[in-house]
Amino acid sequence: MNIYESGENYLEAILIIKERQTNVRSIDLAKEMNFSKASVSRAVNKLKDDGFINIDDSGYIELTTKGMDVASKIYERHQFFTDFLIYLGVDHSIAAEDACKIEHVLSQESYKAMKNYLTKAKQKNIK
Amino acid sequence: MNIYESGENYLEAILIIKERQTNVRSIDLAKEMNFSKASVSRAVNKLKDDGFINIDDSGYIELTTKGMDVASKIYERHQFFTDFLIYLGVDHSIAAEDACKIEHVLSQESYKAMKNYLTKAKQKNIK
DNA sequence: AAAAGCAGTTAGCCATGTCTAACTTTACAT
DNA sequence: ATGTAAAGTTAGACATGGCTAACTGCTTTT
Repeated sequence: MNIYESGENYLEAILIIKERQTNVRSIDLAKEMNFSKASVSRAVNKLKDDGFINIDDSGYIELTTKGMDVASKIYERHQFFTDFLIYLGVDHSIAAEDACKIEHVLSQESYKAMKNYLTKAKQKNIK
Repeated sequence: MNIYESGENYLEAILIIKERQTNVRSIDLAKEMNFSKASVSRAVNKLKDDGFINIDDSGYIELTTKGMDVASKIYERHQFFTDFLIYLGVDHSIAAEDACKIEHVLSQESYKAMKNYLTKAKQKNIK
């Protein structure tokens, strides 16, 4: 029932693929994430059993409300941590990689504090 | 041969225990980390086989140069990330918890950028 | 000296999450 | 209609890294 880092990554990838194409299939996830079809098949079926996604007769994957909550949370964090690190001078591609690593584990408190800080810091620099 | 998050945590814990007592045994690690003796026994033997620690006849654990490199790197990161989050307004205990999570995964580039930034930010606030 | 306790090890279990190989199913092209 | 390709599944393997139970061996207590 619980969602782990791996599951969060699948849900985030579904969201990302959905932004650039109409339908998301398991094979799209396999290509996006560089995993085997077998691994994706298992993971996707688990996400379905746990109520994070639905899969229609054509094999198209849709996020449920529950799945969307997780996916959008992780995606927002990903974007923010990337921005944050770039602001501190980290190279874009490294920032994105590091964001992937911390987006799952950092507490809500730290996330909020960083967000709050970055907003203010950017304002100060404008002045 | 590779060191993973788990191994890094053991090495860090050895360093931490060493700061408050003369000798470090497996049982001390088990208590510090809240793991079973069996888990620690296995992990410690693996760290020995991989050259990160030595264990003497009394069962006392010593970090090798290689082990100390890892332990001190992780410990420094732990301290820094904790400080960083506290500076942004995160509660001490949450900052320390989050530091534990990111100390293993964040790139050297981001670590340096954050360090550099924090130093400057603190200077500015003093002025 | 016997009993009890502490430290450490071994064996076997579990969960997560990847993989390859082999299979099925579906769809499309000739 | 048959052959091929693409998508998905199943089975079985592996690595990491926890766990308990049961054992050994050493030390301490009575």
